[in-house]
Amino acid sequence: MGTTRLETAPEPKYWHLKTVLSEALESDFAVGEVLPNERELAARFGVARATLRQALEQLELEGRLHRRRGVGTTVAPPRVGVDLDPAQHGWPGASGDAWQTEDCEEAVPPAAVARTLGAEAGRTVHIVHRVRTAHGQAVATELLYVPDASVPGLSGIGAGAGAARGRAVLRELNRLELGGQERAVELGSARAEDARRLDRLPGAPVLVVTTRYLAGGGTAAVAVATYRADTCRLTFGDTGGVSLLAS
Amino acid sequence: MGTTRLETAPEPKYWHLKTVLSEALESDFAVGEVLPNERELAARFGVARATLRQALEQLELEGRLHRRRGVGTTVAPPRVGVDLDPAQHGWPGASGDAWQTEDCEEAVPPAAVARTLGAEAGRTVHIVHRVRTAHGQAVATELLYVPDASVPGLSGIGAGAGAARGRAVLRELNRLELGGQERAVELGSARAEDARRLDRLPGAPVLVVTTRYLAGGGTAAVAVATYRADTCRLTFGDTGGVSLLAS
DNA sequence: GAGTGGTCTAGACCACGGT
DNA sequence: CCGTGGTCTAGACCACTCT
Repeated sequence: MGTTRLETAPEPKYWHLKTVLSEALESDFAVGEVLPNERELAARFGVARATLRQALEQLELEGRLHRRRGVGTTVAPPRVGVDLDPAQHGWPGASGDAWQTEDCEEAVPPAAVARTLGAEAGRTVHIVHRVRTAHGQAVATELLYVPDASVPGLSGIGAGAGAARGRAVLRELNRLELGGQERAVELGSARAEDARRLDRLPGAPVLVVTTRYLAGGGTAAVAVATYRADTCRLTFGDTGGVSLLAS
Repeated sequence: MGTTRLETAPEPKYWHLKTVLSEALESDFAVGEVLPNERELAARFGVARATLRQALEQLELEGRLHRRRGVGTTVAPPRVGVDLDPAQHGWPGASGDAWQTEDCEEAVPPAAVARTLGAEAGRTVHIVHRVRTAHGQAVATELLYVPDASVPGLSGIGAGAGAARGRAVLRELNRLELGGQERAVELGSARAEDARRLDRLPGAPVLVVTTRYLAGGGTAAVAVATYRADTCRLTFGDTGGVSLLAS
């Protein structure tokens, strides 16, 4: 039959809600302002709380809202841009990078990392834990996997752990000549420990940046950095000589 | 009181479920294999369907599962790596890039884009629609915003729309000398139209790549590309001369 | 039409932050 | 302690795909 279906698509309630809320956020709320609680909002829009939450979740995913248990829902500030090239393609831990070394352990890396390192499975590596802060807030955690072979000078110092040990590993690593790096960005969900450090709940959406550091024809180290997806925009200062400050 | 709380944290059911399912996926299922349906899985684990779905959602977010309405839930293949520098820092539409021009219109850009372009609000620009495919599947859509000033040669041809028009805009744009580019990656949710093109539901998680093309001291064009977050890993071939094929 | 995942409801209880 | 968001339940109905 020739029945033309125009706009048959029934828009889900939560989708429509999200749009309405989104517009309200722009016109009626200031950054940092607290929204009415979920039960009241749901009642006001005549939907179940679960439906309202679906809309709020989307807005939080987009970095528009900030929800904290026991506190409430607030309007989020614009995402902060964090540059992935703060050290100009240098080694991690080069002077002036944005990371703070927190800990170091020796352990067996995950299979995927071991594969990238080209190391035998089951072999331990140095794992340096670092945290990156911006505007006084933790925005990323990182695990840097360094095989013994990449830090030969460390063997004389003996085993150990802690931040001091981590800095020693980075120092040794910086002695190598960096042959280049490869990077990948993908979506992930925060592991329990990362979530804790980033002040988020486990499973929170994060941008996972995997960096492979090359030296001497092989992979000298692998970094897996976990950025808060709700508050971060990853930027790549790729200007080819043109100043970022122009315009 | 000196009561030490060891492991007091009650792990949410969906989080535990996710872990269990994740391990099952690795050991008992092959890529492409269909899982039991949600009602059966929920019954098997003794949880409500909503709780099970929370676990499945996480796994889908991580690219481990693929869910399609009317079909079922399957084990997803590993994410495909899509390089963000296929054209070696060239203009969009340079020969050999991975994009297919689909359409072109003249319209007022969103406020955020207009600001980046440094154009007056309310002024129309050319908007070229493109799609990127990899392994026979659409992985990204793009809107390329090009002010009239960046394609002076176009004015003689007259207005128009469609793919041919889009290619003409790109051709003119390629005449300019590229002064550099800036990029940012952030998490977003698919607009209805993008979702349709990417064969996803509206609101699906996407990686939004914003590129600013610089020329003549200003912004010549802005591209907003939307990549499927579930199936894509964005890679940056940043090897500093070392071949990617080594090792 | 049968079977799938997607949406929605109306409740309940829990964990956490501030008072 | 109260109020917040986070988890969970047991249902219902809808939209879609495939046969």
